[in-house]
Amino acid sequence: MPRAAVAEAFQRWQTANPTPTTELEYGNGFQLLVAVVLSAQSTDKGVNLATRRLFPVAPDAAAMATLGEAGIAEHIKTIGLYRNKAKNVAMLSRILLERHAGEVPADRGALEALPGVGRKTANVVLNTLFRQPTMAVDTHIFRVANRMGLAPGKDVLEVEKALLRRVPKDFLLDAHHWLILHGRYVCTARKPLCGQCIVRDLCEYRDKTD
DNA sequence: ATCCCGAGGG
DNA sequence: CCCTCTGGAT
Repeated sequence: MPRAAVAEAFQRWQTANPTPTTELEYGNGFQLLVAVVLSAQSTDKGVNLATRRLFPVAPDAAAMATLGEAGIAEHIKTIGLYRNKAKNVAMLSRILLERHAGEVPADRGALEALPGVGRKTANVVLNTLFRQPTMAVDTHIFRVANRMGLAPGKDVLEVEKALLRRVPKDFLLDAHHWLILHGRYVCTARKPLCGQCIVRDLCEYRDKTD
């Protein structure tokens, strides 16, 4: 896809949705971090159902550490991978208390040192919470970037670099959320809704059927 | 490369 | 039934 088409696509997404953000529900930075950790291979909708039970009981790192792995697991059993996630959230809460006064660090290295936090989760937290121009490449963005020809790559790190290279600076801060929402509601995995896509004429895929 | 792992959609 | 969902650790 030509550079001008990339810019045009983001221009349209911005016009349609000037201030995009996450659909995860959270009341503070700690809750956003936990919600993103829980969102691995799960829908935001499902995560929100679980955190509506979990966060009233454990709104911060101290309360979460006190609740502990077993208590956390009880509240999030409806999400996939819940045993690993309960273990990670319990440990991560303890580490935040010990090393960061219970606060979420605005630092990639410190974030990725937390259990259950890899490059993608760190990128989401840095962007959503601290407004840094990172590009977290998840299943949606990997698919959209490759399918449209927006920023092709064989793995998520390649797509991340390609996006950082190709997305105009003015759109970089919000690009992550536009791409997520586009992938979730329009450029879906199974049957993309090309009929209601506002960037269809710029897309290398259009309504092919794979 | 494999495991983790529930809910919703087709 | 199979596929997908804002992945990470081993």
